[in-house]
Amino acid sequence: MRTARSLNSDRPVVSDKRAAILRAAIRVFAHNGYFNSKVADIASEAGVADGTVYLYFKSKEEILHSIFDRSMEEAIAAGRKQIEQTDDPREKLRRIALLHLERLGADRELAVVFQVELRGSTKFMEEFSAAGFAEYLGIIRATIEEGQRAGVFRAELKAKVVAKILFGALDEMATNWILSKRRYKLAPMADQVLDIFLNGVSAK
Amino acid sequence: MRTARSLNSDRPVVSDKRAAILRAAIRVFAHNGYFNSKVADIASEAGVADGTVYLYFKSKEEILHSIFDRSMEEAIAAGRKQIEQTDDPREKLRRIALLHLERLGADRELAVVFQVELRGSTKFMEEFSAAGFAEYLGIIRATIEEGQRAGVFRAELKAKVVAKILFGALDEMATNWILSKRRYKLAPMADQVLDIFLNGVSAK
DNA sequence: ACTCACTGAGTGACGATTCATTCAGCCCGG
DNA sequence: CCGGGCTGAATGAATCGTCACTCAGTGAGT
Repeated sequence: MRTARSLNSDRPVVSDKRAAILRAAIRVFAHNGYFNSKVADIASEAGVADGTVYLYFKSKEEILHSIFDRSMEEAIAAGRKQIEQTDDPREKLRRIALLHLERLGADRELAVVFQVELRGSTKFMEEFSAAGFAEYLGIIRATIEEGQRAGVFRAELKAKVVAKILFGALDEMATNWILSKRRYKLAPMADQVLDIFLNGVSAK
Repeated sequence: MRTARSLNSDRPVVSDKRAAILRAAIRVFAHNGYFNSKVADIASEAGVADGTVYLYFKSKEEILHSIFDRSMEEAIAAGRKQIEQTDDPREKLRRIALLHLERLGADRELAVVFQVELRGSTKFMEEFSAAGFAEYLGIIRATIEEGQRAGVFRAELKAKVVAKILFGALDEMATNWILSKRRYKLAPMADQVLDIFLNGVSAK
């Protein structure tokens, strides 16, 4: 039972176990739901003892937080990068939407945690939404305002509402995809959503 | 402590307590989240003893089910009625959207349970979505297909996707409204959503 | 006296968290 | 090289609080 790192003296693999516990938690939460998941299940899925979980996380709740924080951070960073690639607001939105669905579509278990488990409590929703979600929505909103200033999008629309509509539509695609028995690709839905959305908000 | 019905001999008020328990549960679930709510809290909020809850409901879970079933049933019935009032597909969608947000906007606590608590577990989502949600989505979808046949909506769009977009947009309006600190009217958002949506899907 | 709706203290289970103990690797004196 | 003491990561059995649910009563109405 060596932890697979001894050849390489330095890099004590600070988060070998930590990462394993997070992955295990995503899997367990996705299958049983946060409240029905036992810490013992996570530990056994990660191949560690119950107590070990507490060497890396203060509590079960902190595990959920960590999953959210890390993923949201990555998603936002990736989103911002995409946005810098182009100046066309329509293209920016297209890339955001595609990225949004690609990321969720690439990891079904993580997607379940995001779409379902993270919504399961007002408390979580408030804490989380304050942080990450708001920022994400803000990015979309800013892009829309940019488009309005450029005359590409109808100026009389409220950017915040428009942003929520796009987000809501994408979110619903993701949630439906998770709950669906049928297996299809999620990312391609982005184009269908964008088609209608851009048609609805474009000027002229 | 008379239960406020004695003048009126018949109508033994079969569900005087039952209704009280349901209302109390909605309030308690909305404030603490389903999993953090104690049956004892619901009982005390309803002004009955713990045991009384079990005279009306088999389990805590059944209470949540009842809330969903009853509300969804009412919503679907109201929706169908609205749809019969007119033949214009656009107008039908407008009425559905308005009704959707009006209902949620009229009872914040119920809205919290619907938008947040009911989503909090894959298990619930699957059970519930199978039943009510799917039917609701189906109504929207059928209306869209009707509009496509009538040449009002772009025929090349997939009705199911279009329905999800509309539902997702409305759903996001509701969720945002719940989480928002600011107090505004929810129902009027329906028009803004419909404006963009219809613009995006209309033929020509 | 007899129902029967209602009561609420008690019970059993469960599961998050703790902590005494183990043990693998490492360092150092010999 | 060797032995033994040290460290701290890892373990998992035990603890301890928390409810969902039960059931022996209680008492109002008839």
